[in-house]
Amino acid sequence: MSLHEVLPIPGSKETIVDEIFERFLGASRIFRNRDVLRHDYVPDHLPHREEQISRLAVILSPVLKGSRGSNAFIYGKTGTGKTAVSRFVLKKLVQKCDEVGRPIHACYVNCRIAGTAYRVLASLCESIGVYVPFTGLATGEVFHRFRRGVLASKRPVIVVLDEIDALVKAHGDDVLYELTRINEGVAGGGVAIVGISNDLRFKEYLDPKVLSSLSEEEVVFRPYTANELYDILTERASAAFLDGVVSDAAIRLCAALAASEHGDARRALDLLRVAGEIAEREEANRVTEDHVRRAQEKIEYERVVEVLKTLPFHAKLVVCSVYLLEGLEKPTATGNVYEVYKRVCSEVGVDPLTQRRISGIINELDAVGVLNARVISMGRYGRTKHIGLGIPKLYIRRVFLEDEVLSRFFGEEPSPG
DNA sequence: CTTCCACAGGAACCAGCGGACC
DNA sequence: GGTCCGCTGGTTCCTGTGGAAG
Repeated sequence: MSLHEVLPIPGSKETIVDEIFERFLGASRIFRNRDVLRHDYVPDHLPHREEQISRLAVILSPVLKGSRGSNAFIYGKTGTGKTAVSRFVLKKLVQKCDEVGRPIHACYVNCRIAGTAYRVLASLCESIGVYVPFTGLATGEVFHRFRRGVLASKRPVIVVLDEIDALVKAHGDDVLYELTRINEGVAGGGVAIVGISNDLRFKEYLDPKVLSSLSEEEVVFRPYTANELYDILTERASAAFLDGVVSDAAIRLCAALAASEHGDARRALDLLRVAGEIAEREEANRVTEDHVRRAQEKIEYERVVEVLKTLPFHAKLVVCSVYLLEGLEKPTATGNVYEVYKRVCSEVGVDPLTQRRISGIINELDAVGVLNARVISMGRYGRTKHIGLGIPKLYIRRVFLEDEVLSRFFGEEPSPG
């Protein structure tokens, strides 16, 4: 079957599509290389992180002589350069080790993306060249294979566990405990663990035994200041954009906006990239402060839409319930939300979940920022949560109006305010 | 000071699923 | 083909609790 049979495109539309593709393929008036602004890009120079880079390098350098590096713990909020610095040091270390003829295994795993202990271990196995099926085995068996692989390879192994707090909060610290014990009875080589956490209070979740062996060394990443962000952005912008395209004021604004959100470099880079994309789409010649402001709105809106759309069905019903309750100006306690939720369920013809589950869903929605939930005590009148929407009502309306089942709850205009 | 509400949130468990192993 | 595994997304049962009212 030819492409035309699948996609019969009328003449006029075809030329429009062609134009879009041509424009896409043609030389950009804005970007030189937009990949430089993606957050998985690891630049050759990381401004204002020299101290952390050398700390981490010192900690891991014993592997150059074939012995085990220290375990380390890296703390810092999102977008403070933890991941970039670790990957940077890891990359350099692997290069150096190859150079001196003492190859190592370096494994970088993002625990939040991996999701479960099993998948973290599976990707560790993969990075030392041990095959494991993606499901079906006992976790203990996967661990066993990893251990055997480490012992057999005789190379030192460096394991970087990014967003380690996500793993521990969801599945406990068993995996970490097992990993720290892998070195027992191993002469030379062995496993060095670098844990990266966004959560500064993460330690509280750990068993003291794990904690003491894991935090042999600690590196703390302070948030970037607006000026530091400015330096970072300027450096990246010169590689990402064509000369003279981005105004200094636009970069300053990106830095300032991101700095007001705990100095998040990732956020700053996103702002700059999206601002550039907006400018490009409008065929503007320069990226201005106005583009940056609109980029901020766009990023926020898209984040919300993405989260709302991918919510499980009952979580959507809960969001609807809170939305409806806010319209009634009733106190949004868990009990009230549950009452409304049950009515919403009968309206759409599904069985409601238990209140216990809804309580859990409310917490999950709080964690992703769709709702704000705060435990309060009303004394004699019990202990409950105050629940509010964490995102603008307009956004919710817009997204759910497109939903076949839920649109019925968003028929009329919401009351102003 | 005691009582007591309206939940919070932990623990144990279950069903259904896709999949590995022998 | 039977038995094991982990994950997801639930349920049931339970104990814990901040602070206004009495």
